[in-house]
Amino acid sequence: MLDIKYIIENKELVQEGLNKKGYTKIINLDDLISLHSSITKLKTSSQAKAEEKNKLSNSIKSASAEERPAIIAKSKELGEALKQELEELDAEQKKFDEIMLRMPNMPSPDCPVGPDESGNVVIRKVGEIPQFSFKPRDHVELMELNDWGEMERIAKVSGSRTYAIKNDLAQLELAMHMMVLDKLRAHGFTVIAVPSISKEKPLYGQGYLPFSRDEIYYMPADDVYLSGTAELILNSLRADEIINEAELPILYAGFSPCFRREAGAAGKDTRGLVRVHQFMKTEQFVICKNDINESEKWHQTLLKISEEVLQDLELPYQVLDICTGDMGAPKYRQYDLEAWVPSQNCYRETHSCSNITEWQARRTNLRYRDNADGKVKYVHTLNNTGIATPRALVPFIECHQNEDGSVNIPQKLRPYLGGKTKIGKNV
RNA sequence: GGAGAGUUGGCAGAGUGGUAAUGCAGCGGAUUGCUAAUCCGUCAUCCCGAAUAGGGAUGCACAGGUUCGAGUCCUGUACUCUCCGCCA
Repeated sequence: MLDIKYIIENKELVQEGLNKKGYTKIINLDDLISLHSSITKLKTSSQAKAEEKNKLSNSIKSASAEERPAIIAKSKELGEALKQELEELDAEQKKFDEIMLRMPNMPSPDCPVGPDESGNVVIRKVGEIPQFSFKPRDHVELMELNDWGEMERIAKVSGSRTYAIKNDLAQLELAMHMMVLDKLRAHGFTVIAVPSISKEKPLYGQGYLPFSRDEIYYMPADDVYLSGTAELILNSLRADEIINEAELPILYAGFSPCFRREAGAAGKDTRGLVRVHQFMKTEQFVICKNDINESEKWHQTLLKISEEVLQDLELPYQVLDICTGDMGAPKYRQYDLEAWVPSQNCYRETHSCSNITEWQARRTNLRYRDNADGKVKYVHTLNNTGIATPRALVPFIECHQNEDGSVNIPQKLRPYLGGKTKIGKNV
């Protein structure tokens, strides 16, 4: 959410931001601003009525018995008029709120400008793309060869886009999370395991609603949703609080099962572990002061941590600076990390690192008291993947495979796999 | 699932239907000076206003209702705690 005063005072800048993000058909600034001015007028006039009514009410106590009936009648009359005006105000306010909930964050002036993913910019590529002296297998073949999965059987039980993994691969998945959680803890993060069940409100707080209802599992019997990321839960964990500045920054390493309907991805990545309905994610989430230099610093730190994760996993990757048209509504700036997938001969997303500035905090009403001036301000929030599995297993087992189908385990991961240097049926 | 108790500001904590006490912390200011203390103001959102002048509206978990007037009375909902039952 944006500040309406900011929008009014910086109309041209905001319009430019809308253009860059591709929201010109969704948001009409003139409508929004005229709604706001009509709301302001209604507020002014209804408040004058409320003031008069309060004065009348307060005068009753000291009025004589003869005076009272007239005052009460007058007050009742005013009350009716006030009620009507408040209903009018409420209707206008609802229209206004609906538009404001769809108002995207403004992109950073440093963001590449582009209409869609074609406008994303590769910032750097790290690591050597593996060259195989044999014909490498794709991850599904490796799973079959090593007895690591039950992909066909589980589809009959749980439906398409689900996965069941076995033996070393199942433990490898958990090992990755353990490794990343340890790393985040060493960076000062609070490890927190959170539910995957969410009420509706946090979805608005995160900014997933009202944009993408189709993507979310909904359980009508209990009126709850399944979370697609721990970011959803962590973003609302402190909602409506006024945090003491001394507590900031708050660093969460959230772990949770995640659920996504993948409604918009029909036909994409239907084979294997890349795009499944349920997965596990360790998430980095930061709440910091309302200072763009500080949140940009944290954005870089989060990016660096996830690069370290891929380096520890010894995976070649590239860093993308996501362009204005490909960023989601909540984002001010976004970097994606993509790891190399040999079978697809391209990089595939493993991490998504975003600075949301105060856009989410305005929705969750999450503030802190700034010690410098004693003022209450909205915090900045940031999020990044720590590791998401089984997606990350795909580049991992494909890049580290040997000719016999076994998979090498990088040094940093071995402590989490009982010291194994290699996994597979033939090991 | 059943019964009961509760939810007031950043925190703590009063509040017989008639203007939300008080303490602590934070912020601003004043005063006295030995590692601090005291006093005053401020300390949630919004509106009028050029205003950092001064007014005003709203805010006691949320949503309604009764009333001239609701933190207080009534109804519903959420959450927390205690006990019982059932289950993993």
